[in-house]
Amino acid sequence: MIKEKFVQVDARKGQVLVEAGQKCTEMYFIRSGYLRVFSLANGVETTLWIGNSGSFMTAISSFIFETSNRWTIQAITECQLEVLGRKDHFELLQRCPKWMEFDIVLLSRSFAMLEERMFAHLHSTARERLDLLMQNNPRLFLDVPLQYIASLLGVTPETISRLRKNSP
Amino acid sequence: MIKEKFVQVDARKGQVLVEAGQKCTEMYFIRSGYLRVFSLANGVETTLWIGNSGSFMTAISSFIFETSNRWTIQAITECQLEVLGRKDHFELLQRCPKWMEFDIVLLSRSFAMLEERMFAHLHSTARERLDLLMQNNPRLFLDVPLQYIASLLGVTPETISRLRKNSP
DNA sequence: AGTATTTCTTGATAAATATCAAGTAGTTCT
DNA sequence: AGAACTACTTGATATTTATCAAGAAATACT
Repeated sequence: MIKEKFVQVDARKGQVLVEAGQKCTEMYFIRSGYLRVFSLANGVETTLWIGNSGSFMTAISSFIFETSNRWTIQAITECQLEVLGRKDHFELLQRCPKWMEFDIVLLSRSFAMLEERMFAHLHSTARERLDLLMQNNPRLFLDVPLQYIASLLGVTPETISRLRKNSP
Repeated sequence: MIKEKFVQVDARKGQVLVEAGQKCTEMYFIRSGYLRVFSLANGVETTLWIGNSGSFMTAISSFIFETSNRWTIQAITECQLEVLGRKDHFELLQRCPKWMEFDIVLLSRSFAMLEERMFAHLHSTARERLDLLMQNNPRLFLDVPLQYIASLLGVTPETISRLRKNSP
């Protein structure tokens, strides 16, 4: 029942799936490839998330509350996606207890992960955050441009470049 | 039905409600006062959240998944709280669709708020973050020690002190 | 009210990171 | 393969923020 609601879609490298300013009416499950979520701040694109296979991504506020959206969702590489529309999501929530349960687990886990990331920013240095990311997700550095990773870590590409060079 | 599950409890200033290392089995609704959530990092207490009246607070990961908990939850001031136990929460989720719906909204809203905060850390300066907080929550600066606010913003108390002085 | 304790401010200095600029390497496209 | 573009690195310098230390102010305690 859940599976039926998902539609398989491919995205080209660079393709924009959700435009900033519009409403986000879909959530994405990434079967393969990388998506990023970014927004313009002081004239610079700041990347908030990079997701790869196995992740769910959406602009949650817009998706749930139908508010207009500040985030752009873009494919960094070619992607195979499973797409779930907003209406189908809410239908599933009502009709399918398993989906409801899953949604709460997904939200809770996502929140806890983001909390950890926030916490890291409150007390650790750029170097520490970089080391941790390289350790947890070395593939990322091979697969996506450094500038996006820099942005994700809240530093400039130059800084990453230097930190990487003077690594212990 | 929902209301019956909440138990009214008072907390003294400084009282620890949830200890780091143990499981968090309760969620709190703050009727009055301030709670903070913090954890030790490199020998320093880093405050991740400060909540005041109208907020829900818990150590979500531990509360939902019964994992052991890294956060300490402490009353910064005297507090009037409404407490909901883990078992009651899950009972409500099953029996009371309204609570389920509310929980999803609460989680989504919390996630979106945290996303905004994370985003601010990725692109804005300490001064910008401070100005925003002073604008959105001026009461905070009157009610809780500066050191906690500093930690929340990811800077030292000295920096806040100086920024505040040289404000435009 | 007066002492003890905690919190806040200020100064001097150091460390981390950003910015700007230029060059090198890598990729994409035809 | 070669041109055009994008991504990465390095250097010089500036800015931001942290650290350490000491004193001032505020608050709590009896």
